[in-house]
Amino acid sequence: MGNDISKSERTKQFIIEQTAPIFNEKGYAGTSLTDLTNATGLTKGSIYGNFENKDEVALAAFDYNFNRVTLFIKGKLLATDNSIERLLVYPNVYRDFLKIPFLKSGCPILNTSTEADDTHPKLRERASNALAFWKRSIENQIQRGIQRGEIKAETKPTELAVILMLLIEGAIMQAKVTGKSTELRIAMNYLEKLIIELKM
Amino acid sequence: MGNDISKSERTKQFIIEQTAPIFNEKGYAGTSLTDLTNATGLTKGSIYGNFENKDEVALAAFDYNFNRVTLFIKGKLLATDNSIERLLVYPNVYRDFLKIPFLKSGCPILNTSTEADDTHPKLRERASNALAFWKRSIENQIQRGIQRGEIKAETKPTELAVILMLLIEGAIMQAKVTGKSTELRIAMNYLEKLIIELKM
DNA sequence: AATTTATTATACCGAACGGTATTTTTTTAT
DNA sequence: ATAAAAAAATACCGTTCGGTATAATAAATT
Repeated sequence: MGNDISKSERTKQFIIEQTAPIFNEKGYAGTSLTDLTNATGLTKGSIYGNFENKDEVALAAFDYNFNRVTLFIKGKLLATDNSIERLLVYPNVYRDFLKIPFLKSGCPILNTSTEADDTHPKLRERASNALAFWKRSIENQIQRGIQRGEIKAETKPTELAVILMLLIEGAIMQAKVTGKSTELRIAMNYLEKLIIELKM
Repeated sequence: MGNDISKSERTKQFIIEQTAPIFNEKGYAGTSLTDLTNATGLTKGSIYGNFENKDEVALAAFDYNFNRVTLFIKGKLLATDNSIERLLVYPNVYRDFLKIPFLKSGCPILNTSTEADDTHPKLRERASNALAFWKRSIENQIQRGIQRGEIKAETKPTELAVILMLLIEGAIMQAKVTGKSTELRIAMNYLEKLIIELKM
């Protein structure tokens, strides 16, 4: 067959897609190889023919999960046409995160962070890098907004980026564990207010 | 021996004290019975003589961990003499949470929430209740502050309580996973500013 | 179409898992 | 001091864990 992409690459991708949600839901320690074989319909032999060990599957799954959120946000960002609107994408998206299929089981960064911080250095670093990437991206958005004269010049990009991220992560945590979205709504309303006040 | 408290009660307490930090660090799924026997120096038989199963130890450990944080905060709160100072206890305590021994491995509510939300109903509920308890406690503090004329009357107790909690939880998560306290400092400075602005 | 190569399934490994019946030891009460 | 009761240690249960040779199958190359 004239397929540019090899069979193994395809199954590798298939394994990642099928198992990524499970890792996000059950965590690294909570996900077993049996979970992986059940989710894929493949056998252990097949999985270990494509990945060196459980670690590698987990790392690939994290990358996949994070990338998925990133792409989703990026799509929403492209549909805006000024800096304030762009920042408002965050509260707007996360206000309804429970309704977004791949976010139902929570933010991959948050889930991975709290599990891996003391136990799994490699996963810990992925989560840490993901946070740094997200932060830099928001800082850049704000800086561009200031340059374009859409955001008040005295705004501190780093401070705002940090507050925005922490509010979102904290709110997701709380919404997931309580099963109620009261706090999530309060937090996203507050964040919205905060962003609108940045307008020149 | 004229000990009012039975032997079993003492060992039960001993088991909880010795294993609670491990559950907080490694999580429920990540903590094995061998971890428990190593930490206590006791055997499985002894542990199962005092607890029905691993679940019960984990639940008791969570209660212990949460209670410890609560008592610590309560101590700090009693050393203040007005509502603003009392609220400032939170940013002041959590600014240096990495230096507080039993908080080094993170906030028990946060750790338990993210692990248990999709996997362990009983633990999930404990974490959920702990959050509700904390929130109500802060709301009450603010309400009392308003009544005493120390806090602006237009302050919304629930909103502020939620924002305060989310900022703290988010900041702990980030500090733990990155190993740096930059974001923690930014968040606690912001929270401090927020609280001081409540002053009449 | 035949042969080489890559991929998947089978069957199994030792170790660790949570949990328990039974024996031994230690407390407690008499 | 002794007997009864309680607690802890021992030795073991079946199951699941992550991981791996090896055999079977499917895919790609000639």
